[in-house]
Amino acid sequence: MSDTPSKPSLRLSQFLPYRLSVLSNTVSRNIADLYDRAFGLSIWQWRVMAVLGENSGITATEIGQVTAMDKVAVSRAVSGLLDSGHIARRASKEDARRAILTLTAKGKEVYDQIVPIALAAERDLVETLSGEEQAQLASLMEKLARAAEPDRPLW
Amino acid sequence: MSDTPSKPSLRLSQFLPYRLSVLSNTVSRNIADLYDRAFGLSIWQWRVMAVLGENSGITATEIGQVTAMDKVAVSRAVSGLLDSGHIARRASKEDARRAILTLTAKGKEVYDQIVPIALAAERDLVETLSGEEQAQLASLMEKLARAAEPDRPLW
DNA sequence: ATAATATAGTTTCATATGTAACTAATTTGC
DNA sequence: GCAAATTAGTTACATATGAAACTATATTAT
Repeated sequence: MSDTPSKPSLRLSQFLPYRLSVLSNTVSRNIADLYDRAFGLSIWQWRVMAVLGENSGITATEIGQVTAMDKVAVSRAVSGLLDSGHIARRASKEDARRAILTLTAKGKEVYDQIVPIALAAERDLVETLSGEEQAQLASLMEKLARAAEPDRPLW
Repeated sequence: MSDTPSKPSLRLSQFLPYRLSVLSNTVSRNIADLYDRAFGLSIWQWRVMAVLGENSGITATEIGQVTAMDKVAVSRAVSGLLDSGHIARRASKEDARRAILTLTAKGKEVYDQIVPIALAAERDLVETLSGEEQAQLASLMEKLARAAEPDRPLW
């Protein structure tokens, strides 16, 4: 008698896209809670501030490119941060469509406070990994990111 | 003169929670598109079907535990799948609060068609990794998941 | 036996998010 | 130099999501 061709089977709990999604949602929820409780910031608002902290005086569009946020998400985050006084906006002299964004003094202060918190949260996450494992992780994620989005910009 | 104590710095693009989130969203969006275009299923509906395909005759609460979905999300996915005829529901004899869920013939058919598609999508994602790298990835994600949610059930 | 509590699942409501339409400014093609 | 096409950013609308309230059943304690 012939072999039954074994049907390809799917074990959800071992399915990479599923595991990635559950892991990422858990991590994001933890971190979002942290930012929200301590400073009333959404994760999107924090990302905008993080980019401005690294690289002040850029535009909403540039922030979108760096953070992989779409322009509506950036616009909303920016609007909230303007209201709360964490960032300031002025029109570009060369191109009146563009708005140059910068952290305010208050924004810088908050930024300086959050950075160590964010880094500590990351450390909590990876501290059980050896240095070699951490390097592997970074490399594997880079490869996956490239496979998932072939025309992704390198960083 | 004394050294300036180097301020801990954050490079968003190297920040693990951020990278995880962007990667996971990209992968999920790709896959959700796949399910939606081919079968009109949301990712949540597909997860419910995937669990029922592995383990038929369980309840909504059990599905929630297995899939890390909250009960509202399960309820909504179930409701859509009942409407579309992919699953069936009957009350439990022992406990009338519980509803036993199963794939219908139509649901089984769709399940059998999606499984290879899902596995192919996963293969596309990991095919650039060596077997050893794939094993490392699984192990690293398991460790991260445990760090992110210490009381997580083992699988 | 019955009142209080807990559980399964649904519905409601408030908020978040994505897509598309829109406004204003700039650049391009002729 | 000006109409057509692009680009930056916002607004509007439709849908998705999460928290809390709710309904119905089951369990526990007295």
